[in-house]
Amino acid sequence: MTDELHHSTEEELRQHRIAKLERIRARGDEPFKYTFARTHAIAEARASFEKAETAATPDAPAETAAALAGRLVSRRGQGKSTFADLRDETGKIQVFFGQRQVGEEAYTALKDVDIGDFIGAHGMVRRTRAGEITLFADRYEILTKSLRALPEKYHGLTDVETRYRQRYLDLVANPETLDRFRARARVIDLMRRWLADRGFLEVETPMLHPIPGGATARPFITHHNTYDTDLYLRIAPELYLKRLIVGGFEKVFEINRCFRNEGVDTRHNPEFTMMELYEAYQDYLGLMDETEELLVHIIENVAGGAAFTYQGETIDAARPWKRMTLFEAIREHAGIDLEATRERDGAGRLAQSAGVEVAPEMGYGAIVDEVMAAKVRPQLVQPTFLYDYPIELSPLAKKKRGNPALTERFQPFVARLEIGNAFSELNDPMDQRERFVEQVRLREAGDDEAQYLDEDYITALEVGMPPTAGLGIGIDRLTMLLTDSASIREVILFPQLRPLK
RNA sequence: GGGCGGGUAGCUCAGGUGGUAGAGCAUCGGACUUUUAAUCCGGUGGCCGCGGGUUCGAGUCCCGCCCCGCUCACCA
Repeated sequence: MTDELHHSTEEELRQHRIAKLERIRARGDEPFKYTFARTHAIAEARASFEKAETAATPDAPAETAAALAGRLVSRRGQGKSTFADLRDETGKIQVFFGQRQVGEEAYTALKDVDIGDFIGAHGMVRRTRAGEITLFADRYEILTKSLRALPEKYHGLTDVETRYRQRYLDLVANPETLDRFRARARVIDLMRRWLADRGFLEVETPMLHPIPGGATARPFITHHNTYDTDLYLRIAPELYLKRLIVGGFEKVFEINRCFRNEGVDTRHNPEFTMMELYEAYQDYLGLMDETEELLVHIIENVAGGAAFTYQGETIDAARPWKRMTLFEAIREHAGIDLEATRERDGAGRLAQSAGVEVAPEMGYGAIVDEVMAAKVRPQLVQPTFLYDYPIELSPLAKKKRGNPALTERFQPFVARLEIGNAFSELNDPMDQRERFVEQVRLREAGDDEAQYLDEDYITALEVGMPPTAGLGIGIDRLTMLLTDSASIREVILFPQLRPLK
C-alpha cells in the first residue's frame, strides 16, 4: 500500500512544512543557512542582562543588545505580536516579535516558522511587563527549517522505545535527558583528571582481538578480510594493558568500550564502557584505598556531596567504606560458612540449605558466586568492598598470601550494583599457564564463557611483570548510580535494541 | 528462553458487560500588539502493532506472531 492511500497525519504535517520551506525559498530566502553570528549564548545573554539590571533605574531600565540563535520550542501568537521561546544548549529565552518592530513583511513571514525550526534573532533584551526576560526582536532569520513535528510540549516524550530508538527526540523533548548525559561526561572527565593527576598514562589498546581475554564472557566474532581471519571484539582490555606494564609503563589506564555477546537487561548492554587501570608495585589493598578515593571524589563532585539518593534509597558514600571478605559476607547474609569446606558437594548442600539453587554442573566457584549473587549482593546497599575471592572465580588474580585457595581480589558494590573488579595481578607465568589450562579444560567441558589460553600473554609474563594491581570500573553503572537511573539504557546514548525490520 | 504488563491520531492519554473510535497538545483556517501549558471560534487528521478465528457485528473475546518495558534465569 502506498502513502497516498494512507493519508497519514504525520505525512500531512510534513507536507505543510515542505510547503512553508518552498515559500521561504520562493521569496529568495534560504531555509538551511550556513552560519549565524551570535553575540551570546542564551544563558550568557540572560546573565549579562541581569548584570545590567543591577545598575538600572526606573527612568533608565536595563537593556542589552543581543543576537541569539536556537530552536523555537513554543509560540504564542496574538495577531500583530507573537511571543516565542527560543532554546539553545545553555537555556531558554522568550522572544517578542511585533509587527511594527520587525516590519510587516518579516512579520507575515513568521507564518512559515514552526516550532522546531532554528532561528537567529537580533534585538534588545529587556523585561516585559510581566517580568519575563525577553529578546525584543528587530529582525530575525530562519536558520534551519524543521520538517517534523516535535513531541508534545507539556508531557514531552515518554514512550521508552521512541526515547531509545530516536534519542534525538528524547534530547529535544526532555531536558533531564541532556542533564543525564552531561553527568555521564562529568563522571568520565573527573575520572580522567583524577588519574592523570596521579601520573596515570591514558593509552589505547586493540578493540579487535585475535584471542578474546581478560574476562569471563562470550565475545562477538568478526572477520578480517585481508588476513582472512576471525577476530573478536574485545571483552576487556586487561591482557593488553598488563603487557604495557611488562613493557615498562608503571601506571596506565584506558577508558573505552567493551563488548560482550550476552543477555540484555537493566544492568547489561552488549557494548559498555569500562575504565581499567594498572599500577606497578601496588597490591589490592593499596588499590582498594585508591578506588575508594577515586569513587568518592567522583560522587562528591557529581552528587554535590558524599550522600545521594538512588531509587528511593539514601546512599552514604562517606569514607571509609565497609570492607568484608566474600566469605564473611556469605556468613553474615546467607548464614552459611562456605569457607569451611573446599569440597564441591558439601558447598552445594550448604548453598541449598540457605535456599540457593545449585545446578549439577556448577563447581565450587560457581556455587560461591551464586550464593553471593542471590544472598549477599541484594544486601549491599551502602558502599561495600568484598574481597578475597576463591581462586576458581579469578583466573587472572594472584593467590592470596598465606591462602592459595583464595585470590587477592576485591569488588566495590553500591546500591546492589557491582561497579568494579580489582586484584593483585597474577604475574607468575607458570601459575598463569596452569590457570589458563584449567579454563581450557572448562571450555572443553562445555563452558563457553571460560577463558582462552593466550600464549603471547604468558610470554609477556615470562619477560616479567612487576608486582601490579589492576582495577576495572563500569562507567555505565557508576553513571546509573549518580543519575538515579534504574536502567543502563538511560545512561547510554544509543542503547542496543532489536533492529526494526 | 519463562512469567507479568504494554502497543489506540505526530505527541500525551481515555475508550464498564462486543453495537457508527474520543480528549488535550500539535496541525490547518479565522479573531487578537504583553503572552508565557495564552485565549476564543471553526476544521483536518485513525491498517485501534500484524495475521487468523468466533460473531449479524471485534479496539474490546479466542489463537498465533512482532516490538517494548519489568522480572527470573545467564552475565558486568
